[in-house]
Amino acid sequence: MIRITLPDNSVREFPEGVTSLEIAKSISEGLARNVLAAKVNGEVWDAKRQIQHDSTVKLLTWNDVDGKSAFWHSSAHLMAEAIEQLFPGTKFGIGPDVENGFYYDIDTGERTLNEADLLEIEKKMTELARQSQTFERKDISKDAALAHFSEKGDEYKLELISELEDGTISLYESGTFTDLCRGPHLPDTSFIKAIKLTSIAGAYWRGDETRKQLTRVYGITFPKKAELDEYLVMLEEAKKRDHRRIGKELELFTFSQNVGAGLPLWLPKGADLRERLETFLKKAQKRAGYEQVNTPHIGSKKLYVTSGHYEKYGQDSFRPISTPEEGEEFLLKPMNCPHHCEIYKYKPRSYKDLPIRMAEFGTVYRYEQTGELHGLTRVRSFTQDDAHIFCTPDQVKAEFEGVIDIVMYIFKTLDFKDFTTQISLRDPGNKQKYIGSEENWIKSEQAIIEVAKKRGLNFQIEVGEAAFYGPKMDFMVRDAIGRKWQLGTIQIDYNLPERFELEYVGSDNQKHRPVMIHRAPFGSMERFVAVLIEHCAGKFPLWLTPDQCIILPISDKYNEYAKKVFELLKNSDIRSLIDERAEKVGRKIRDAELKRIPYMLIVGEKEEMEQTVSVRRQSEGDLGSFSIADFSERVHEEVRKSIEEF
RNA sequence: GCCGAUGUAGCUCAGUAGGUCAGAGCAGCUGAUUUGUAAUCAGCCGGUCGGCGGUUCGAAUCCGUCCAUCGGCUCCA
Repeated sequence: MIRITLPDNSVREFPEGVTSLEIAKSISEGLARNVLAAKVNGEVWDAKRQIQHDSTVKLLTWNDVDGKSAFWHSSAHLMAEAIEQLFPGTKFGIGPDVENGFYYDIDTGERTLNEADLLEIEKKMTELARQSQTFERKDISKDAALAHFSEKGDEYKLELISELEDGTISLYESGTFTDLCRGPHLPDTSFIKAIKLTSIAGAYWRGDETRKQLTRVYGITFPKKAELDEYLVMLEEAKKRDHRRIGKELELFTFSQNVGAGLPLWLPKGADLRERLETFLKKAQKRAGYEQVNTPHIGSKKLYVTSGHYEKYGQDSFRPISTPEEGEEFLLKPMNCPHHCEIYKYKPRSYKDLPIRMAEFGTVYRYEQTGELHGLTRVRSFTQDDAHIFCTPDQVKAEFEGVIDIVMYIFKTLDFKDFTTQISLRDPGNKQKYIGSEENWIKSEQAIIEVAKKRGLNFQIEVGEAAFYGPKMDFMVRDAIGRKWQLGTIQIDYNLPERFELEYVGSDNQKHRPVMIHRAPFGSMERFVAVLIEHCAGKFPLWLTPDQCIILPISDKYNEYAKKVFELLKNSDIRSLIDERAEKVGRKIRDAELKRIPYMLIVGEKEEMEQTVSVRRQSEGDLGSFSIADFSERVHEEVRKSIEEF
């Protein structure tokens, strides 16, 4: 007998070779029907794998992340089996589970898949799922595995196997399909009740652009049909938050093919919103000791040769522009830092001047690949809320922390709770990608990690994601459909000061090199506004929204009174509109609701008599009658509450 | 840049075995209505059916190409 410890710390005895499924059965039949896999001593196993020694076991169901993972991973196998049957000769790459479902990268040779094929595959999968095919694990030697897949002619699997260490390799067999796989899998395919193949895309083998592009088929499956329906409804709902859609509805921004792809045009209301965000940040930065500067949209190519950006990105950028007579070359500036370095250099600096915090809402231009352009989140012209801090080496940590304060202040004010912090370090195996000395890299990477720990940030480290000149800390937020976008960024840079030969005179009367911190708490105004729109579904906080209230006269008899209300609100700095159309008030309310205007002020005979307004809050409803002074106070109070001083 | 898809009025969309197929709703304009918490009624205006080529007696519809957009991949200073 072996001793099995369950999550509630109870211990039960079972015969050697017991399976998690059998353990589940001993608890309840219902549980046994829902067990997808099990965590045995911290490792996820098949529910039918035999346990030989004393272990701790946690049974995994659809409610566990690992349970879903096994479910979707098995679904990927099921899809592969269906594809192999429908399209014999298909070669298989990798087929993992992902956050929302799974995919399989396949090579269909000459034949390409289209959406009609997806339906066929779905049908086949459903058929195979109903056969309750089991997933049989087979542990074989590396040579045997190589032999199996070379017989099949599957070069992708062979490549994967050849990179594995010698020893046992596990294969899983379900129906007619056998895959190289670590597992674990569902007890059988009958668990998979609802199947939806969502999209088809090209994906480079092993993520390498220089290698063959395979066909990636994405799908998602569920144990119940109702859950699939629910998921599809949720996707529809998420689409309603899409900033591209809301931006159009609320007339915030647009694009024009005549201007060019990826070049956003900010409409009056969008520009208004954006300006308010800028003012908000400028105020905080002023308190934090930043000074605003302004620099041109172009700069001599030499500037970027000096900075190293030209060598790194010159070929992938907009081509240089040049003066007609001399042919002197200029670049549309892809970043602001070289300009700021020149501002630093315009006079000698003393250690007493440092840190210098130089801020600019600088518009930059980058050639983004056509396939990458995406609404306001990925554009070719955007405005960074940029600043560069020039400081002494021993000021780096404090300055870095000061920037974190600003980022946290912004996130708190705008109610961004769900963000992740990512620390990007260089790839030690690929050092030629980076510039700068070994010593400085080590120093700055350590500094970032130390500060992150000190601030208690819940961060994750990404190796190889650093900028070419230094490591960075990024703040990521998800959009409506779950994609992660980088917003704020803080980067330590020992390199540009070197290249631009920046100096300051120390207390020792010797020349020293400052350190630069690049930072942008919003990241870019475009991307930030995009994510903000999706975050609040267009219902901006009162302090930020372009129009705070709209006055709705019951009929045009009350337009005069509406104008009076409008003037009074204007005098107390409240942004309002009047809807003077000859429409019924129900119609005016509907339109104002759709425009997400926070307050609707209905005025008619009663209000004019009493010199009041009838207040309706967007998406909440009628709040009753207010004097204009009381309403103004309410608005100001709400603004005060939602935006604290930095 | 690569893979797959889409592109019809300002917006949302209908219309393709090629032939009164250029349509609807909303928006806009005009008029009527004078309205009490999510759509008043009527009339009118509006499109070289993404651009350019081709096939055909005839193309929104078929083919080619380019552009843009959407979902991914790669990239992201």
